[in-house]
Amino acid sequence: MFQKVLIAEDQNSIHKGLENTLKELNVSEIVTVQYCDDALLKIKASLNMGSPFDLLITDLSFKEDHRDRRLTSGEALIKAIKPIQPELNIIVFSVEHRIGKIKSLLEESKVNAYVEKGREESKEIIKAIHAVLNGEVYYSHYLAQLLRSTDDISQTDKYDELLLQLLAKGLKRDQIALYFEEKDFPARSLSSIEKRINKLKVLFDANTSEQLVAIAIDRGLI
Amino acid sequence: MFQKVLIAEDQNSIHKGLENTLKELNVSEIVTVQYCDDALLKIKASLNMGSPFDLLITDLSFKEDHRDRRLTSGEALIKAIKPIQPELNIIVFSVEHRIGKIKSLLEESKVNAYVEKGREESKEIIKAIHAVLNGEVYYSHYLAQLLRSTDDISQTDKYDELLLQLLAKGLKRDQIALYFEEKDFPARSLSSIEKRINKLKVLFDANTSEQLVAIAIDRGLI
DNA sequence: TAGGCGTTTGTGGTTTACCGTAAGGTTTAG
DNA sequence: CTAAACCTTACGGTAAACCACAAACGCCTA
Repeated sequence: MFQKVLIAEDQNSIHKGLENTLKELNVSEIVTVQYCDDALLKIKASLNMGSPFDLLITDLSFKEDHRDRRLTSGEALIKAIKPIQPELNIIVFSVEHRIGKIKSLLEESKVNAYVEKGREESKEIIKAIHAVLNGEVYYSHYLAQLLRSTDDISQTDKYDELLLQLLAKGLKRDQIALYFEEKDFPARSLSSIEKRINKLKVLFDANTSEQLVAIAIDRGLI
Repeated sequence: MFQKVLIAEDQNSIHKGLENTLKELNVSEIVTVQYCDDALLKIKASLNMGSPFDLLITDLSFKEDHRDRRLTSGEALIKAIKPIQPELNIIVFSVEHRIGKIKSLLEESKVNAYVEKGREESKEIIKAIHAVLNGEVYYSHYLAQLLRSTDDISQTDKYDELLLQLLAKGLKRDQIALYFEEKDFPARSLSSIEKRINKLKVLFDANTSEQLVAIAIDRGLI
């Protein structure tokens, strides 16, 4: 079993629950922090002292408050950790259900497990820990299903994503064309932009571009 | 102190935390459910048996799963309880940060307290419980501030909210006009709709209606 | 009752978005 | 190498959105 586990999570009701769960699994040292910056400090310190953590369980979203923060999200934390302790096992524990976010997290950041907060979260965490111990990648059945079902939609590639972002940022069609021209992208003409937007509207079954943006946000593509 | 408390919350890591907190406050009977429907059943049963709950702590959002549900949210649960046990004390415990939602909850449903999930949630819950015991309404300092600060923005009234929702749902300007006409709303002409949208764009500093929808979603107005 | 004020509505003109079509270019398969 | 298929772009007509102005209406006050 893991010896030294760090929990980064700002909801303190969850701390006790997670700590209990980990204690039952015979984890000897559990450290809990409420801020990403603190998590990074703890990881650095432990590494310097020669007793590094072997598992991080982290939330993705951390609430703002009075404190200034350098790292404002679990994603930023994970990226900051990689160059320092790349072999650290990471379990993401979040309510995030937007497939786009989760997918890029699993693909880009190579986290070891994703557990969605919900009714079975305690059991899921235990399953995830055991899977990670065995060197496997774990995500819940529900999520696995969802990831598969959106394979087709993720044709929605980087260009489309950018396009939707620019729309949501208030650029008009011709401004987007200019932007694409500056960046030397393919399909940078006004006509192409229009065609792309049209394709997206069909794909997402949107009547108007306003609805398209709404759907994109809802699905977490932006 | 309250004798019999019901917790409706689907995240089971939070159960233990809340239960610990309540035990420390000498609550003798704590019942926990993961579904709104179960909460309603428990409340009815306790009432029939002559030992009603005197406090409900409930989340607002409950995840979907395989089970069929009649009540799908904390709001629905609260509304369902009112005719049955109107004097029941209710503390809402949620991550919901959208002011509109919280405001209407506090005003319409007359809940006794609103505690936002976050770093200080355990302390906040305790404060809320004591306040409710004293017959006071409680919501966190942070929230109180927010409610005040959005008094001006909440000119963005029901109409504007609906307007934004319809935009996000993919209705065109003239379709919105028709909709408003059916519902016999004031300012239902196409011209007025346009003027309203324009006002909203100025208010939210949006260049396009796409951005307007994005901002509205981001701020939780929709 | 008349006048002032604000809101709602109508109108016309300009801009932007929408949509089909076709020309030019590139990749792919035979 | 050629033809087909595809992508990109340009163009033109129609629809929708945008914008400014003015008329109509309701409400309040003098």
